[in-house]
Amino acid sequence: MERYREKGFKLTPQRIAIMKFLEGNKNHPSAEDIYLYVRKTFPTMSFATVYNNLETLREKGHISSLSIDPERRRYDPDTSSHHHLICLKCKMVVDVHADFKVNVPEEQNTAFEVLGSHIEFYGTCPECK
Amino acid sequence: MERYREKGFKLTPQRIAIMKFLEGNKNHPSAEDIYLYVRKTFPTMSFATVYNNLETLREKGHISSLSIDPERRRYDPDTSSHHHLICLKCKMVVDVHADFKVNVPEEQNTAFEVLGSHIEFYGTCPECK
DNA sequence: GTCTTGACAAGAATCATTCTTAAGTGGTAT
DNA sequence: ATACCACTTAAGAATGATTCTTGTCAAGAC
Repeated sequence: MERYREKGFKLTPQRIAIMKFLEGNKNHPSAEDIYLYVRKTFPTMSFATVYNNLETLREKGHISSLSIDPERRRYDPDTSSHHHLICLKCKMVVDVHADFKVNVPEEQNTAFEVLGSHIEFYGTCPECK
Repeated sequence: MERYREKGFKLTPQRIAIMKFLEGNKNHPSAEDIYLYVRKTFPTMSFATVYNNLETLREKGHISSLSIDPERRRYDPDTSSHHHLICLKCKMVVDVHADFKVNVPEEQNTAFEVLGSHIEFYGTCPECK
């Protein structure tokens, strides 16, 4: 946790609570999920504070934001390159850790500089079947 | 075009204009792009009509909507399974037609019924480099 | 011709996210 | 310990994409 101390990054209680909630969290929560949880400890916390902190954490590379769910943004404390499996019904998201060798075919790669890729698998989860 | 005639699907001038704009369109336009274009021909057209039609066309399987751009939904007349390459700077989207053999590893596929997958490549386009 | 169904325009409503403002606070330098 | 300053916070307003509502209209079914 100490590794988070750096210039322009203050460890406020609100921020620590958000980080704690996210740490090791595999549920890919939305801003609202985070807000509802952290508000239990900090009843005066504002929604904007959640967004501010998420954006700051993302900038610093501590978390990443996912566009998997078209309805709302989701946040993932796992910043390593991995993929996702999403249930079309309940929208639950499961990590897929595997190193797929995918590359844009040369003839279609029109001078694009490819920096990364993300695979989204979609289907139906066991509960929704 | 005649193939679109079916029960509960009326070919109104507005709808035809939207379909014409989308047909063969490789730019993955947003609802606003479509609205701005079609309004040239139908100045009284409302934004809601664009959304209504896009949703209807999507339901009928004539177009698909993409969540690639976190800012706004984009629409694609190409409903065949393909992937996308997106420029992180200007947000332009290019189709990637290739059949990648990707599968969720057995040990992680916890009884999930996988129906499909979509690969998103991201990077910098020639213009933005 | 009348009925039914789907489509239209216009604008209000919704909802996630961002912005604004004023007041507060952590961490560094003093 | 104190003071300062950049970063944070809370609160609410603002934004912007999308959806919903309402009243009207048109096409095809009967």
